[in-house]
Amino acid sequence: MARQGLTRADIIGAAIEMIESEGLHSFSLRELASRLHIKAASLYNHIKSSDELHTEVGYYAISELKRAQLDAIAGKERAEAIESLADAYYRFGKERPEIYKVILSLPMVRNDAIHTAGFDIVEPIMTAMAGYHLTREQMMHLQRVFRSIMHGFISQEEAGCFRQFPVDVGDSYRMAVRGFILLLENSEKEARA
Amino acid sequence: MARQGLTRADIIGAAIEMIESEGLHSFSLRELASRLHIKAASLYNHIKSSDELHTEVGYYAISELKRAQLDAIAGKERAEAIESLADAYYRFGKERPEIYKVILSLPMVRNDAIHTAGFDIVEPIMTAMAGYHLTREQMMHLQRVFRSIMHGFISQEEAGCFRQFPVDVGDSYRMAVRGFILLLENSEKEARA
DNA sequence: ATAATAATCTAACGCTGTTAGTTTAACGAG
DNA sequence: CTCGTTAAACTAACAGCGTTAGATTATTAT
Repeated sequence: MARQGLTRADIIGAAIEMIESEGLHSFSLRELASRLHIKAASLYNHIKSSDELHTEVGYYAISELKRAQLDAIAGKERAEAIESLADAYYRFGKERPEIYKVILSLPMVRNDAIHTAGFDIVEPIMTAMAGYHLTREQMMHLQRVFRSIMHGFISQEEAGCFRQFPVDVGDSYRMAVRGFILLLENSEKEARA
Repeated sequence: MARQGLTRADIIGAAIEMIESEGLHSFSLRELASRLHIKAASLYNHIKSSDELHTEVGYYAISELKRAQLDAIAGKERAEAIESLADAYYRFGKERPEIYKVILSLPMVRNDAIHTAGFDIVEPIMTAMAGYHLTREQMMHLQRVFRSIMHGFISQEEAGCFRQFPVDVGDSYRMAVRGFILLLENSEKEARA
């Protein structure tokens, strides 16, 4: 009936758009289908399940985050690189909260391809730390610390957990980044010893 | 029919038990009702909605976390207090992941009482930092940084985001806490200046 | 003993993801 | 230019979800 020849890419694209504008929580296959002027069951000609679509949106989200991070650290070193990387991460989380949530909800879905895509997030961090004289092992730990700080900050701010005190959230954020840089410098001293 | 006179507390207690053993994601009112040998509709004599029950479980979770934190810092000061507090937080997140998730999913539900309960989480952190010579404003920021690190670390480990490298997660955790203590010491110097 | 309260029930609504089976439009081959 | 294949779309249905309205019934208070 008035066949429009939708492709898998069309559907993933529409899902991304819909999640970004209406929110991840209110996303549903039926609503997606309705926007494409299709019945929900017809989606199954292009995707295997809701989970698979979710994963596909996740790939997109991770690639977007990686691109923003690589742009941020281009031509920068040490503290400047770290600050710029953190800012890019922070801005991504704040400006595209629904897409960011997709990344977070991703690893729940056990999937090796996702696991591999995780390296896309790690790589820019390792590059940004390259200017510090650290052992490979230190970098693996510090990469985790960086991600913890960034993710913890973004998700708690988004959840409204930072409204308890009247002090500026931006100031808190800069203090958190300063803490990580202090740790980097301190680790560098230890590596030299 | 064989009325058993269930109370609101019975239902909240059963929900906690069920979430803790079966997981938050697979929790449903119908399954809860079934375990209480009741029909789902009957739950509405004791609770107003699924959200309200969820909030009630959240109160329990926050009070449990607060208790663990206060126990942890009793009679301790400065770095020792912070490390002990962090350990308690970390252990809570690892040992009771489903209950911990309830706390995280809580602020989404706009509720002033929850907002107030949030202070229960902040208070032990402020107490633990009391031994450092910091301004009140510094403490408000640092409290946010602490929560970011802890929450970020716990939720990423739980989500499986830390499996990318073969280095010990416990070592990464200790490095993260060390970073926070470095920041505390550094902030103390600034406050004196 | 009677009246009020509240715990429980049944039945239903609209929402969700998903499957099976059917129609039909488009495309490629003879 | 028709015929056969492919696949995009359909309808109908199922089981699950939270939730509501209204009837029933056991306990409690008077």
